[in-house]
Order: sequence, then C-alpha cells, then structure tokens
Amino acid sequence: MKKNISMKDIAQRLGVSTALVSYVLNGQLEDRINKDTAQKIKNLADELGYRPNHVAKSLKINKTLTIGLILADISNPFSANLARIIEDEAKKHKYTVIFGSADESADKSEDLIRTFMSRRADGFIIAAPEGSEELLSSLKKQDIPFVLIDRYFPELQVNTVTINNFQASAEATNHLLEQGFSEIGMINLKADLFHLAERSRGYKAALTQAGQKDEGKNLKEVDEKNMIKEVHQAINELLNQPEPIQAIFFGNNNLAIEGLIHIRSLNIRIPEDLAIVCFDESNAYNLFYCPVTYIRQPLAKLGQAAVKLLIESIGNQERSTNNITLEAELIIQKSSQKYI
Amino acid sequence: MKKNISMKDIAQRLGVSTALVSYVLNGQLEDRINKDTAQKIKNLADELGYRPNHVAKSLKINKTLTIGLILADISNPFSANLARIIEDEAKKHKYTVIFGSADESADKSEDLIRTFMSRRADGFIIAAPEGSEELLSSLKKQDIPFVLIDRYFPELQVNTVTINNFQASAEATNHLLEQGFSEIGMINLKADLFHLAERSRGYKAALTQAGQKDEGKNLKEVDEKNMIKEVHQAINELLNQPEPIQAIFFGNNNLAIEGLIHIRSLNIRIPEDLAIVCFDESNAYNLFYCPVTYIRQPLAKLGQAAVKLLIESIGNQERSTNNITLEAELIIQKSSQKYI
DNA sequence: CTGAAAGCGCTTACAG
DNA sequence: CTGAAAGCGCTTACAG
Repeated sequence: MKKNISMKDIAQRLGVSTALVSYVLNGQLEDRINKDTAQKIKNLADELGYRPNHVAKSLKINKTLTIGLILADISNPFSANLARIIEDEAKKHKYTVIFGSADESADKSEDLIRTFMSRRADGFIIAAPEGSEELLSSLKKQDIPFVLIDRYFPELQVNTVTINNFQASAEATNHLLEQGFSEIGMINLKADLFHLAERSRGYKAALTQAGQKDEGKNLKEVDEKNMIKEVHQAINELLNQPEPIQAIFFGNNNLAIEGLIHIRSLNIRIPEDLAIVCFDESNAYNLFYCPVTYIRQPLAKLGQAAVKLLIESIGNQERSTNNITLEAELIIQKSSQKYI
Repeated sequence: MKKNISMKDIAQRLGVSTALVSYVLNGQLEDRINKDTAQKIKNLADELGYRPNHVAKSLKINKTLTIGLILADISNPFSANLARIIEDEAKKHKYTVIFGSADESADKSEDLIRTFMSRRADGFIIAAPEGSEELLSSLKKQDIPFVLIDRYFPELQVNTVTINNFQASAEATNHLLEQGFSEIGMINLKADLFHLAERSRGYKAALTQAGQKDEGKNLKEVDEKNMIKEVHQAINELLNQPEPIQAIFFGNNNLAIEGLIHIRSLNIRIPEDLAIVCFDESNAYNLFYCPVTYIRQPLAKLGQAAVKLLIESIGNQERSTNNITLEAELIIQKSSQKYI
C-alpha cells in the first residue's frame, strides 16, 4: 500500500508549516500569502498527487457535507427518480448522499438514521414510513436538521416538501365528472399515511361537490401486502354492483398496473367500456394499448426543494419550520375520454 | 445546538480513562475489564445517549466502511435494482454506500471517483462508461480496491462481475431458430462497450452455427442519442427488405420498449406476424398485450458477488484479480412462439 | 485490570 | 507574510 500523502508531507518537503499548506490549498488568505510560496505548494501538491482527506476535515470542522437519504425503496422508480434529482442537487452544493431503503418500516428507518448519524450526516431527507412520528419528534428534539419528502404527518411541526395530494385527486375526479361519468370508483392503498388518505379525501370531496350522496361507496382500499389479489377483487366488485362503474381512479402506479392487467384479461375495453385515471407515472403505461391519463408529480421540484430546504436548515441556527406544497399536473390522454 | 457527547465526557464523569470507555463500548478486552466498571460505562453511555463518532474512528483506523458506487444512472431501473441489492449486501457487512450517476461519461465518472476518494471510500463498485480504461488503470496502479460490474474491458486485468452476454444472446437467438424462424433481426445499441458488442457477437455466432452466411445483414446498431428515431427506422428497414424479418431480438429493454410501441402502431401482431425477444426485464412488458420473452439478468447475484469481491479485495494485501461471470436466463413467453 | 500518551490529517485562532 | 500549537473524537500499543 502506498502511503497517502498529507499536508504535513508537503509542508516538510518545502520547509513550511502545515497551516500555510492548508491556507493555500483551500484558497484562503490569498492576499496575504507570498505568491511564490503559494505556487510552490500548489505545484508540489499536484506533483505528489495530493488528495485532501475529507474525513480529517470533517472531524475538525464538525461537518461532513453529507446528506442521509431515507427512501421507501431505491429499487422503486419513484424513489430512484427522486434519488437522482437529490443526487444532482446535492452535488451542486458539494454534498454527497448516503442512502438507505426503509421498506416502509419504522424500525428500519430508525436503524438507518442511527447509522447515518454516527457517520455524522449533516442532515436528512426522509420519505417517512407509517409509525415514525416518534422517531421524527426525537430528531427534532435533538435539533437534527431534516426534511420530510412525499409523506408527512400533519401533527408534526417539521420541514416538509410534499405535493397537494388532495387537490390532485380532486382534479382527477373532476376531470372524470366533466367527461360525463358519474359512477366513478377509486382503488387506493389502505394505510394510515396521510398523503394516501389525502388522495381518498380529494376524490370524495369532488364527488360530494358534484352532489353525490354516498361518496365513499365506490372507494376500495386494498392492503399492500395482498395487493394483486385485492385489486382484482376490488375491480370485480366495482364492475358487478347494481350501478356498474364507468371509470376507475387508481391511487398509485402499482395499483394501476395490476388493475390494467386485470382489466385487459377481462376483455374490458378502455376507454370504450371503462375510463381510467392513475396517480403517478410509469413507463409501463407506454406499452398499454390505450394512452393512460395520469397525475404527474413534479419530482424534480420536489427533490430540489427538499435539498434546498435541508441545506438552509443545516446553515441556520434557529430552527424555523417550512412546509412546501407543490401542485401535481393531470396529463389527460385517451383512457379518460368519454367514448361517444 | 446540544453538544454531542463523546467518550471523553463519559470517562470524565466516571473518573476513568477514555481508553477504557473505548474498550468497553467496542466490546474489546472483555475478559480483563472489571465487570462493574464496564457496566457503569455502558449505563452512562445509554443514559447520555452516546453516539459513536464514526468520522473520528475512520480517521484513526484509516477505514471508513464506505463503498463508492458509480452507476450509469440511479433513475434507470437497472441501476436502481442493482443499487438496492448492493445496499442490502453492504449493510450486512456494516458498509454504507455513497453513490453517483456517471451518465455514461468518463469525465463524470472520474469526478465522482475523485470525490469519493477524498471521502476515503474503502473501495468502489463501478459500472464503467465507455472511455474509462485509463482511469481504471490508474486506480489499479494506486492500489485502490474496486470491482467492475455489468460492463468490462477485456484488456484490463481487474476485478469484474458480469454476465455472459455472448452466451445469453446466442441462447435467445437459438431459441428463435428452434422455433423455426430463419430471418431474425437484431436491434442493438451502437457503442464500444464490450458487453454490448458481446450481445451482437452472440447473435451472429448463433446464426453462423445455424448455417447462415451473411450473419450481420439483419443486425441494426442504433445511436443512443437518437434512439427512438433510429429504432423506428431500423424496424421499418427490417420489415421492408426483400426477405422480410420474422423475428426481432432487442439488445436491451429501452430498445425493446420503443420497438414495441412502434410495432403496435404499425398494427403488426405479435407473435402472429412477428416474434420478439428482449434483453433485460422491464415492468413495462406487463402492460403489453402479448407476454414478452426476455433475458433475465441475475441482478441479485451480480450485486452480491460484487460486494463480496470488493470486500475481499479491501481486506487482502496482495491484489489478486477475480473475474466472475454469471449466466442469464431466457424467460420464454408467448411473444417468441411460432404461431401456427 | 487500568491509565497516560501518541497520533490519524486536518483547521484555525493567536502571536509575531 | 508565516509558524507553533491546540484540538476535533477516536484507537491502540505500551507500561504498570
């Protein structure tokens, strides 16, 4: 193993102090350092292939320029896309990101945060799983900078960057109503997560506003653990009830994909027999025979806002709290058009 | 800001040395430390909420337990899936991963490696872009542990974990030949990357072995930058030549998705009019009307082997070189069956 | 069984 | 314009 060369090595060879080397290599105090000395130091550093030791620097300055990113699952496209945005935005500010997948488990999430804390991440961006309120409160109490992304807990006063799930759902439902559909079903995930509940609430609010009475009757909430089976069952129920459904709104892309597979297997034509709207994009929609209407989340803005907010929060002493809400966009395609 | 509490704090409160605190909290020298003292130290650590400072430890032991992961693009499902496997495997060995997307650029890849080196990653797992041979040689010369994943450079003697692209392509082509198709086209990416060239080579070798003469005549290599347009064009050419094509083999999933979209728009039926095989999986296949035959890469094994190899390499003094080749699996579905 | 001490590679007041 | 020195929070021979 070749020894890594340090500032001290450079200083000794040149007969100067490490302080001077540090100032020069960091471009500090430039106006009051002898140009010649500075140049010599730079040259030797180049020549020896000096690489700063960020670990030592971190220890000294008590900052690592590291962001801990806690996602649901990096292999999920939503998480992966967000990760990419966050990576790019972090890099602009010289931050590096360490990531972990919490798999919707509060325990795993806590483990990850603990690990990243011992590695002295400067702050966290967290897609928080159900049941992590306590952990988040404790982080806040410890004055650890973090921002929640995607999910949030209305009772917690912490930094958040989320989309307006209520509004997006209402808009999607209104679009279907405007197309002339009145019997509109929704298939959503059964979970206590607020952002999912907001989607159901937006759907119901739109129906109520349109004068419908029993606005929850066509809402099916399925268990994630048994998702495929329950989606199929929910679709069957919606189709076979006294007043059969004219349109289905899926609460996320995974539900939509399973739903569309099932619908095709039933030989139900879209949009002739049934209209479809989905929350979230998926490149899978591209291979479906009918272009799919979906709600597009502003992922780039979400990720960028989260990084920006986090970095501000790291820099500030007083912990003010910021809640950023972004609007999603309804991309209207053929699957939701009234077939005449 | 609350001050982080350190081993020194614990030692002072208890009137012992930090050495002792270190031994106890790390479970070292257990047999020769007074049980009472040990217990007191542990209790106080708990009580004060002591969190080890991994940065200080890293500086001292000159190891960070960090893996630098260089991917093509974390937002791409192939990269993201790999990242998840690597995350899990790394965690088992107490490693944390920092990642970056190189976007197939040798320069970005170098930047990332430089950054991660100054952060003293113990080693790297790299999906290397075209043109990074020099960088990799230089890493090797500096004795920096790394393993290449997915891509590799046959002229470089370095650790690699790859699949047998030649064999997988040959198998896919043979499958089509066995189904009775003789006019088989392939659409692949035009690139110098060895793993892509191997896919073309496997395809051609299978045709040659089947007695075909001009085995390159139905191979179309498209430019990634102009991918969509060139895929459409390639398909048109293959369909409109004197002996029209009976089957198309796509060199990766992105090519396949664009190809399938185009094929559907031409009202060509699969598998009645045209058989299809694709390299790589995609959840998009799920929404295509015909189940798609594809080559499944053993992602889990790839990632696990890479981490294992890297960690061995970090631990070893002598830099032996290891090349692991895994076999892919052909998942045969309806899209490649001869329609009778 | 335990402590004093050196040192990992930096940064940064302070002094001159 | 530059250097001596302290210190970030650990680990680890060494000594007793």
